[in-house]
Amino acid sequence: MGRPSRGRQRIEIRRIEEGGRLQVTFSKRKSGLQKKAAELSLLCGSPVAVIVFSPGRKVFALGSPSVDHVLRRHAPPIPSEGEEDGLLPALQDGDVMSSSAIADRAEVENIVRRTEETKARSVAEKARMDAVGKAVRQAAAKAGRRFWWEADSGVLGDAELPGFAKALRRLRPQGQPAAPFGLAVGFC
Amino acid sequence: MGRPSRGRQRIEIRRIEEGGRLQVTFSKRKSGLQKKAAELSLLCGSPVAVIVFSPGRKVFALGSPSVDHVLRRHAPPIPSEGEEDGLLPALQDGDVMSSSAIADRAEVENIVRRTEETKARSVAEKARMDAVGKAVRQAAAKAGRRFWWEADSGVLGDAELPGFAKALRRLRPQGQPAAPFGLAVGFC
DNA sequence: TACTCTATGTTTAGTGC
DNA sequence: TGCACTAAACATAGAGT
Repeated sequence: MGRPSRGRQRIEIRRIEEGGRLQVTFSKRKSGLQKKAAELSLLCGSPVAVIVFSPGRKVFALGSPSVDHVLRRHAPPIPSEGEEDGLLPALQDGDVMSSSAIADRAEVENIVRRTEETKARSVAEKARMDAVGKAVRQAAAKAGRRFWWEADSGVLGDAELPGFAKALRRLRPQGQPAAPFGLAVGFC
Repeated sequence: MGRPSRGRQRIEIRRIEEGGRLQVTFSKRKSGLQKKAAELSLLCGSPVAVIVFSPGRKVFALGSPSVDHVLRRHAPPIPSEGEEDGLLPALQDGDVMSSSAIADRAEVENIVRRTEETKARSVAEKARMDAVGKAVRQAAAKAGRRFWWEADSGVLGDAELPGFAKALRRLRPQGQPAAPFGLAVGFC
């Protein structure tokens, strides 16, 4: 018998075809990505938002509230929801995209500052959760529930689903298996 | 003379105060985060979007066009989309994050206990999630359907496309089609 | 602000439960 | 999907350019 494990193997960064391996890899790396994002946010006080769609059609997102606040303030209305389609010029090759979406610097700084203040108020809260890790996960699991920020949409019910998640669900062709759209929201 | 380097040192995951170190760390970790996101997307074919605000007030965002595609192509018009700003409770203490830090037993149990309490915040958090989703759509919208390095150079200038570009180039064996990422926004 | 160079801390591929 | 385990791949703190 060989060693108990060959250890980590090098893999090429390209689409994984094997369903099983894909799922496992996604799961692991999603966690890793979220952890990295969380660390960056905490270390640098940087608002961060990450959204990932899993192969299983779930939506995972994590981010600071300030991200949506800031972007919401500085990005134009979403022209993709139908009524305002005209506002989004169908970019052709060669077109230069407008950066008007981004407001002037003063406005941005204003918002960012406000964000910092808000964050400051939650230092205690953050510290509390900061020490969390696998240990907590296990404990929580043992307690029979997931973290609040990982609540599944299926559990919460449609009424509590964020709009875009509901939209996603709606758009799913009726024939599709009822793979429940999950939702995970977390961290600063 | 000691060794040429002490090698990587362990650091606590908490706000870095020293400006210099903060900047360097942000830069390094942002690159790392982007690389991870790119890898995840490529490996699993998962639409991914990441938005980060640097200490220097810049906004860095990257994402797969699929986010845009999925949300825009499949999501039917979302009725209330865009006007529920005022309805979103300004959660300030929901600012929570997790990390892999090791928690001491007492801390863990405390957290688990509080899971019950925080669960109630799910709804509000989901709302926030919605905002984030919107943010991403907006960001994606700006990216349009082009690959960022094609689309943004005119807006951002080459100087803005360093880390991620290189990361992607490294990831992509020559000959492969452009990586499916579609957004890089920066300003200031 | 970015890049280089270690030495070392961290992540994760492969596998099984 | 999640957790556990091992060993090797990978990311990065610190310091200098």
